[in-house]
Amino acid sequence: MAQRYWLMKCEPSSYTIDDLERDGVTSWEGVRNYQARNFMRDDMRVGDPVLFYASNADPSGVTGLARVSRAGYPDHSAWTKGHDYYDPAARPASPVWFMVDIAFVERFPAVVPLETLKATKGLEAMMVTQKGSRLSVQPCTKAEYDIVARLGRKVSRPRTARR
DNA sequence: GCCAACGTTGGC
DNA sequence: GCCAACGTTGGC
Repeated sequence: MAQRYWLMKCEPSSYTIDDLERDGVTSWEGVRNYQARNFMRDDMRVGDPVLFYASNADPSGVTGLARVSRAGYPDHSAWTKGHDYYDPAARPASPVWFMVDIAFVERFPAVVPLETLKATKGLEAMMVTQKGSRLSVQPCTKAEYDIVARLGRKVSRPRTARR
């Protein structure tokens, strides 16, 4: 299947692009939404590019890039008693919830705020720019991904670096 | 911290 | 299967 592109949300209080840079790879456990689960279980492939989005942040926005490093597999935190993400319906034999691993690719010099995404031509149809969009794992197009990546890399360089 | 939008649960 | 109540998400 052709490579797909994704946006994954996370609150900075639980995980940030800096954490991912430090860790190199992380497992995306704890997603408890069926639509997001289905994307992780069925559609995400190793190598798929990911926009890393910080929600509930100041400002919220895309903080860097990642890549799927392991396709969907059971989220074992769901059947770990006492775990924050425990779900009594989940068993090793019927996992209910799935996760992927993602690997660090790039940390933007500055966050690309949601406000910027909303104001950028070509991103009008992006899920994250829609009002009330709460899906924490969502597909995007290559074109959208490329636009956001370009925005993230476009930083004001020190004047001395110009020539 | 507020609250609108959304998803899920459960009574009927 | 409807829909009110509830819990959660996430921008602001």
